[in-house]
Amino acid sequence: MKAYKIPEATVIRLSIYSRQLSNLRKAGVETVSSEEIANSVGVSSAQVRKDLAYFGEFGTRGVGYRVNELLGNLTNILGLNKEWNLAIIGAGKLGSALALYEGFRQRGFSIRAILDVDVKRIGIDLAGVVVDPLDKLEALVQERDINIGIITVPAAEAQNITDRLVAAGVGAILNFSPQVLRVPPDVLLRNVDLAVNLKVLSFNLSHNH
Amino acid sequence: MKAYKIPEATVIRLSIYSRQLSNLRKAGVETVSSEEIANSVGVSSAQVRKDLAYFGEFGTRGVGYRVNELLGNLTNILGLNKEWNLAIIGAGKLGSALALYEGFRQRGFSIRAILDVDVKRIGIDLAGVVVDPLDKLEALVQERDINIGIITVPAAEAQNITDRLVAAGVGAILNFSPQVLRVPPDVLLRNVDLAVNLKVLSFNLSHNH
DNA sequence: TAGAGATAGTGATATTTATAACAAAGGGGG
DNA sequence: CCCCCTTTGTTATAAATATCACTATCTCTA
Repeated sequence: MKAYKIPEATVIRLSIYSRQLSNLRKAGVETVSSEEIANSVGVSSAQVRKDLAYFGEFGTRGVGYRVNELLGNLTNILGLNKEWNLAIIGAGKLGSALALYEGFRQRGFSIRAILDVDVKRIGIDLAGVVVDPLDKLEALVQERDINIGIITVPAAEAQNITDRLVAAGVGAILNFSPQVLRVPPDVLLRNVDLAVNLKVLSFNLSHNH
Repeated sequence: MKAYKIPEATVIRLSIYSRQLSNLRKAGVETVSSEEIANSVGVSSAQVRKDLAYFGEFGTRGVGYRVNELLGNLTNILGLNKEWNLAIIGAGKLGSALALYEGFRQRGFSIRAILDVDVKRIGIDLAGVVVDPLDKLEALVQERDINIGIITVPAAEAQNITDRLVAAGVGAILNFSPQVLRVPPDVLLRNVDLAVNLKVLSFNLSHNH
């Protein structure tokens, strides 16, 4: 089922196109050109067409793309037709913020479990999900069919939690801790290092200004 | 002061090297090879040397790099020797989480202002910074010499806030809203779309598994 | 002090990714 | 029903980025 080799940059852009198309649909727009999509996200129209071309032909020459249809195709391509079950490990400030973030639910991501070691946090209700003790990690991953683990624990614990998530069978991990994590090759990993983003801005402010 | 053209991927990796070196220094390690750095962050040693080579020669052949010295150089390269003043716009869950995030302060990023429209949030103290009303944005940017604005407001307001930040004189914006923002060419912009990260995982889970 | 072993720095090469340009094809008007 | 206009899909080209292989040079030991 491997779709040859798709550049990661392409996948990221497809995600953004899908977000924009979703907005266009809400606005009642029926047809859109690659040029218009391109302008709305700040890339070239050739880039848009090239990205789509990896997966097939979705438009009509001389006309453009039907918003609804293209959005449907992108939804399938991105795997957003399925429902993904998430567990958040770490119910601190960041974990709680993510648990309450609307943007996840809206796009088929269902937060099914939130875990923490701190007894003061266990039992708290976050958008309908009750914080469970960390001990129950393995049991909950299995019971609630968790596909993706989100790590928002301190760096020192991140690898240990990762190992437990992997052993329990999650297929992917989204890591918010500032820690390089090791996972087996069949487990997907993405890192969101909040400080790295600021460092990159710092670099560019220092050099281009 | 432009340092020719440095790939963004290089800058991101340098940020990560600096984090690892910081850990090594804490652990009392004095010398490290490109191979060891590479292994610890999951890239090739040639990549590490190439990234550093953009900026000069920092090592000793046959020996490696002195941890403390290389970290100092990376700190300068990344502009982390200066203190950057941040303003967070939007004191909701995400904004609050970022305001309380230790990782920023530790690396020379100083949160100097937090703003919100919601009267219920104004006056709250977040790690020593009191939430101010949004009206005061322009005044605070100037008074507190804000360099970087962090946007954690709903998508619908994000462009408006951006325009105000730019007009008030910030040099860079870190955008957490799921909204493509327009900025003048001399203002730096980085986007952190939390949902996009999950979408990329969704894509890869769907296609490579 | 010479030689062995290790590791940085670098130029050449390969690969990946983006850009540009154009041919193919659909729709609407006359 | 045909031709013109538009916009896609695609091929060719260019640019950016990463990998590889090699040379230079340092330290340590005998």
